[in-house]
Amino acid sequence: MTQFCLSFQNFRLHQRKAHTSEAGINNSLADVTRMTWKRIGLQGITTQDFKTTYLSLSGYEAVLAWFEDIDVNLKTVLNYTKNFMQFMKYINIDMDLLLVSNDQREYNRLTCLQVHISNMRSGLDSGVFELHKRQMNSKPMPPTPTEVKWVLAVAKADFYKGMDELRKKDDSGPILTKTRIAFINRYITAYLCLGQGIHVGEAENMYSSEFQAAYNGEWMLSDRGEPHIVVHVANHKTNVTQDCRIALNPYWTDNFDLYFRYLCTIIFRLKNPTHPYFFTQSDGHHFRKVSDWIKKLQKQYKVPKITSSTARCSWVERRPEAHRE
DNA sequence: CTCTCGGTGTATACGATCAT
DNA sequence: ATGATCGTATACACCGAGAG
Repeated sequence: MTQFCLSFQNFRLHQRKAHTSEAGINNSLADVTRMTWKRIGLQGITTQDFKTTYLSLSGYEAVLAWFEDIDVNLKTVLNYTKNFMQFMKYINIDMDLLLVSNDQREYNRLTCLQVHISNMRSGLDSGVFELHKRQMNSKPMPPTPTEVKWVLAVAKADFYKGMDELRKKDDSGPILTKTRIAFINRYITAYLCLGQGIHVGEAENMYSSEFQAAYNGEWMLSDRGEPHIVVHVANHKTNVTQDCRIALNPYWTDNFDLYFRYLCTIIFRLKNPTHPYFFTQSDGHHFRKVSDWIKKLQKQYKVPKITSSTARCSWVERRPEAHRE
C-alpha cells in the first residue's frame, strides 16, 4: 500500500493562502496535532513520518473517549473536531499527495472517514446547543459593579500615594521604582477593564496619541451631567472592529494626564522605546498581559478574582436592554 | 550578596466574534 | 444559524534586575 509523507509546511501554506493569520494557523495546527498525535498512538512520530493511513475512525473514537475521560468541555471537543475535519479536508485536496489519482482507495477511505466524523460532529453540535441552553437557564448573576471594583477600593490609598509621588516629580531625574510603576500600571488598567468593562486588548493597545487627541479635544457631558473626556481607541492591534470609547471623568483624566506627562515621557526618554503604546513598563517595553496583572493585584489585596470578561457581564447586566450591544 | 518579584514565553482550554 | 477564526484566561517554568 502506498503511504504518503505529509509536511505540515503544506498545511501552513494552504492556510496562508486562505488568509488565515499566523496565530490562527498555529492554533489550529496545535489542535490538530493533539488530536492526531496524542491519542492515536503516534507519540514519537515526527510530522515528516506522518502517513494518512494513521487516520482512522477508531483513532478518532479513542480521542473522544480520552476527552470524556479527562472531562473536557464539550465545546472544546467540538472545536477540536472542527479543526480535525479541516485537516482531513486539506489532505484530500492536497496537491502534493494527489490522493485522487495516486491512491484512489485511500482517498475513498478518507472520504468515508470524513463522513463519519461529520456525522459525529452533528451529534456534538446538538450536545453543545443543549449545554448552552442549560447554562443560560442556570447562569448565576454576575457580581455587582461594587464587587467588581472592590480591588480598586481597597488599593485606592496606595494608588493615591503613587500618584502623589508622580505629581511631585519634575520630568528629570530617576523614575519611580519598578514596583511602583508596575502597581500604577496594574491599577489603571484594572480601572479600565473592571471599572469600565473594556477588553484587556484595548488597554494593552491604547496609543499615547489616542489619549492626547482626546485630552486636547472637547470635553463632553456624561449622562450624569459631569464633564468627561472620551478616549476613542481605534488603532487596535488585533481587530479594528473592536474599538471602544473610554470615558474619563475629571479624577481619572487628571491621573491619565499625570501618567502620560511623567511616566510615559520620562520612561520614553530614558529607555528610548520604539513603541507608541500608552502603558509602559519600567524597562520601556509595552505593558501587556493585563489579565495576569489584574489577577496579581487582586491576589495582593486579597480580594476575589474577577476577570475582565466577568466585569463586562456585570456592566452589561445593568444596562437597559436597548443599550447592551 | 541574596532573594523577591517584575516580566517573558509557551501550551492549553474555551469564549467571542466575524462572515456568510 | 453556522462554520471558521480570533482573542482571552490560566498555568507554569524560567530569567534577571534591583531592592534591601
